[in-house]
Amino acid sequence: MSHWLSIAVPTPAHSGLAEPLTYRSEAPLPAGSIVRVPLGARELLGVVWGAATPPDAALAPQVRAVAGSFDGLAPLSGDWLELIAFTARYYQRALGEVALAALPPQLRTLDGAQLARRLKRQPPEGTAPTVAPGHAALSAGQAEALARIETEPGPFLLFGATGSGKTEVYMQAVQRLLARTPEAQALVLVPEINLTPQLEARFAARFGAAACVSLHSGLTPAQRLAAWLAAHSGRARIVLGTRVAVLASLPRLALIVVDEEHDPSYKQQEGARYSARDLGVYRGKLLGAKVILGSATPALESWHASTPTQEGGPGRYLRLAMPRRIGVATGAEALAGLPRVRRVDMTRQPRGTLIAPPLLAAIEARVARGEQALLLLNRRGWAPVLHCAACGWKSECPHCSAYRVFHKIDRTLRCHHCGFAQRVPRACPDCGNLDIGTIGRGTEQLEERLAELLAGVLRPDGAPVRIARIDADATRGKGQLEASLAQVHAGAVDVLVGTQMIAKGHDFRRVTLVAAIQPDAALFSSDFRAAERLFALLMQAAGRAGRDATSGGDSEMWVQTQHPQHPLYVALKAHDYPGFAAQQLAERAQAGLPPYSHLALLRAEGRSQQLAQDFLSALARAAQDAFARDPALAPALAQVRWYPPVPLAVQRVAGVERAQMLLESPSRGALQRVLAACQPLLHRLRADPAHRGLLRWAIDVDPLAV
DNA sequence: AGCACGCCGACT
DNA sequence: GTCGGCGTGCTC
Repeated sequence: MSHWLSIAVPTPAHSGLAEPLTYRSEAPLPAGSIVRVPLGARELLGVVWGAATPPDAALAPQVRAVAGSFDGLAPLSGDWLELIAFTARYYQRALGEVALAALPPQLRTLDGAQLARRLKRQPPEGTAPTVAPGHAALSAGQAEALARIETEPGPFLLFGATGSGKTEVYMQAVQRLLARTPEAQALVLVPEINLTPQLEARFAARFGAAACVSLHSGLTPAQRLAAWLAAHSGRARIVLGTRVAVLASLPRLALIVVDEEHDPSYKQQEGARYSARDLGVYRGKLLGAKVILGSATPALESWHASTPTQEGGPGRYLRLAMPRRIGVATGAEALAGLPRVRRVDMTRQPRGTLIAPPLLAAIEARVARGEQALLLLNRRGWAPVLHCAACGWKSECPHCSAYRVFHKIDRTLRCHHCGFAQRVPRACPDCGNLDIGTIGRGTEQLEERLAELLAGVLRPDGAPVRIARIDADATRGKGQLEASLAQVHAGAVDVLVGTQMIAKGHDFRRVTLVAAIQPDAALFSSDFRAAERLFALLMQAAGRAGRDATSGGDSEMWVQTQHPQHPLYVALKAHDYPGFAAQQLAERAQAGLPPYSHLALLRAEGRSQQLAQDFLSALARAAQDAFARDPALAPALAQVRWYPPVPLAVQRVAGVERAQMLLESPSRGALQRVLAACQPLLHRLRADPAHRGLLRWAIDVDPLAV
């Protein structure tokens, strides 16, 4: 007898097939089974969502049979299916797309027999996690935080400065969980792949390597499959991973930790644009699992959600403030042991100064004492623009509305948006003028200039100063980042120049000076989150300085700025996140921005800017027409504000024009209803010949930038 | 998104 | 006369 099954398959985003499809199966496969199904000329992986109603006469001839199933693989749990369904619904993507994105890619390439072999290779169940004895005693703040995590439901916002020992709190929370429920699982999310090895080492040392797995996109396909299977079988008790791991199958999940919860990399920026932090919170609620969000500079959303209400009740999150181990919570002493923040007023320096003399002198002094300095400049390459003084030519990218960056190392002009690269011209391509020059500076130039400026400076061992650069260009090759970091740790490097990638997570014990060379751009950015990001970056960078207790006392964070009195820098100097957050939240409230409103972006890409904008305008009109007359939608529509379509900041990339339209609402639910109702309109409009030339559209719910 | 089918230019 | 360019249309 045939069974009708409703199966989620990765149907394309623009096909209009967002719901599970109906298939026939001889075997009664339970919901959550992973199967192989035909779709058109292809065979794809799918997930059984449940029994389907028998197909009607119109559909019946189309229904095909399931091509195969993975016996030996336990079905995915109902909780997992619900998490995936929520993710697809909330982020406006096809169910199958989200489901398949959460499964290890290698599963797609295996047949039943191959998988059976992999499963046999897995170590047997029953390796109970061990706990290594003799770890450090807890500070009062840590003990208090852990006690509240034990007794209160959460979710928790663990607000702890660098050095307050957040990681130890995570580990002991896991430890207490496993002591209570040995078969339970904990998920620990970190923002970046390169942060997983050091964390995994700490967890493995405490709980045994057999109990821990890492899950992220840096693994080989085989490793990723093995890690996923370990999580899915329940054998892995502690899963450390990047944002994809939030969707992993974890049948006995009881604790979710999101470390550095403010980090923008938790938001996926393509495909299903989900926030792993927000899904972590949702998943915790769904399962009744504890959720701990940790940060020294929480996202303003999280800070706001953890602010006690006016009536004195707790917020949605319970805030657990954890002061630093050393030092006192009040007055000048609170700053003891924190790096001193020094603002250099660049308006008092000659125009074009790259490194102000007092900062240079400070770097020299540190190097001479055998200490290390970290210089941050958020721009790759030698100079962001090449320019002809005679005719005004600039190094525009022919395919993008952006300048190509001058890379001196390989003498190329390179577009950072589409990758288009050419040799640097000797003369101006427009007028032939030989006198072409650069505008602005990047890390390559900083590295080179620094070498000139520090020439003659010696280390305590008499050797000349050594400078290294870490950015996306210098770490392109596999293992290059690790190699460079190892050099810094070994003390082979005195001054490290780099983009923000060096500010995240890495513990450089001998770094006692951190400097932001040119951070001002974010103060006046049109991106409403730019200031928040800059503050977090600088606080994090400051945390890089002086983690070593012996030198912590006199470590420094330098900021070169044209606006030394800007409130952001004033708050930074006082290491005052709450003050900064209060001021930013006041601005957000005034402007009606998150967390005081909810946003979604409708993006369109087309052959021309006009076409992309027309498509969005047509959608807005169609929505007003259709929803206003629909009694089920009219109330939601009334709560959503539609902004006109505008070009993206970089409006053309690789020859494609991009436009977006912002939707804003005080009600998340109203916004959700309107977005869901837009889906059929989007499909209909796209099919309309008037919009021929529209390449694709996408919805970004809770976008990072607008 | 793939992968088909389908209708026009340069090759064994 | 075919091989193949990518326009457009469909996938339970």
